[in-house]
Amino acid sequence: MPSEMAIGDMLPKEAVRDAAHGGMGDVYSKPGHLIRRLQQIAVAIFAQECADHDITPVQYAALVAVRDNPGLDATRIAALVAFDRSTIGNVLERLESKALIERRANPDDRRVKILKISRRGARLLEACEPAVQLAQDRMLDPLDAYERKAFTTFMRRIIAQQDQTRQT
Amino acid sequence: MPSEMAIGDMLPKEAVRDAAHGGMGDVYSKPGHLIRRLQQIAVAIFAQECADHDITPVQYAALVAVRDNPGLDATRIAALVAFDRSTIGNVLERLESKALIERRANPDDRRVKILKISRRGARLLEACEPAVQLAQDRMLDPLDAYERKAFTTFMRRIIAQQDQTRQT
DNA sequence: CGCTATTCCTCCGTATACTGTCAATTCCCG
DNA sequence: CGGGAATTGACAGTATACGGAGGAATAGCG
Repeated sequence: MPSEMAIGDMLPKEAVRDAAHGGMGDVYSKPGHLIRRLQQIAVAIFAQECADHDITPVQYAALVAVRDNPGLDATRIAALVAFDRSTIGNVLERLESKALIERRANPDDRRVKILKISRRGARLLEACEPAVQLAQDRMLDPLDAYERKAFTTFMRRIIAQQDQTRQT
Repeated sequence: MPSEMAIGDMLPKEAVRDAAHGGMGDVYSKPGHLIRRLQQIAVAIFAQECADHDITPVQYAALVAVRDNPGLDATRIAALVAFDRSTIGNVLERLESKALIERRANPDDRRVKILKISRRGARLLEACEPAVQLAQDRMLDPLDAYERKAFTTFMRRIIAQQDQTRQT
């Protein structure tokens, strides 16, 4: 298999790892690195589980947000799922091109484009629900129930503080 | 301030959040979402702290790896910091264009390009070391010492399992 | 009512990230 | 030694990310 090679297929820890750097200033142990790896793993697991549905984690989150809050505009959907305003545009465009959502101009405020999930989008969400749940479970699989709870709490706390700090 | 607006500046939790969806299937509580937020926060904090040094988290990690393992090629550096082989190329290109590393052909194996940090690169790493450390600390700031340890352990365990699973 | 501030979307530029592909090489086994 | 397998770096294509600029439109205040 000369092509399908992912990150970990090339000696993730072997020899070289502990060849240099003397212990402390270890980049590979720093939170930043660990968090990046975590995100990498989360995306990979999601992609695996949802391979049949042709949807990404980001698209899934946006689609759910649109479904659960029909009539909102792009900026507010972005805020809900914590996307950048620049990013949400492309995401919604892809969702629209796959006919999963509909974008209509708002007659009352012509700056705004109202968002609504399509029947196709709703069906897709229902269809991939089990896969998504499985993916979420797999991400925290190495942790037991108690640890999962703690881990989630920690993440939430970090996020809450950040949201708060950034408040105007 | 019409431009400098980040994600959280637009009602991260207000009104709309709890408008719909009845509690359980909450996308915003799923590990995948929390992990993505975490990564987002980690990158933002790193960028803030290292703003003066014009370097990204990824570039920093790659640069440290090159410094600590001189003479390695791109593929092996990628493995060390868990980058994709496709990604590492661009990262190294940027580092080289900033004169932080040097890339030379290997006479013994003409497929390979040997990597070495430049004096400028080494200086930069030393210069931004405090900022990087501060950034790492800030990421886990909302957790106390015990929680930080637990959190890190959890992340490590998830990553270890993934590395193991993916093993050939 | 008019003018300024704000809001919303879009586009550009840059940086990650991963899949798949390809050419040049080198390796290795028969 | 010869040829298929494997490796390396590069590139194309797609998707996320984020800052910043800009135009269209609305809101709000005097």
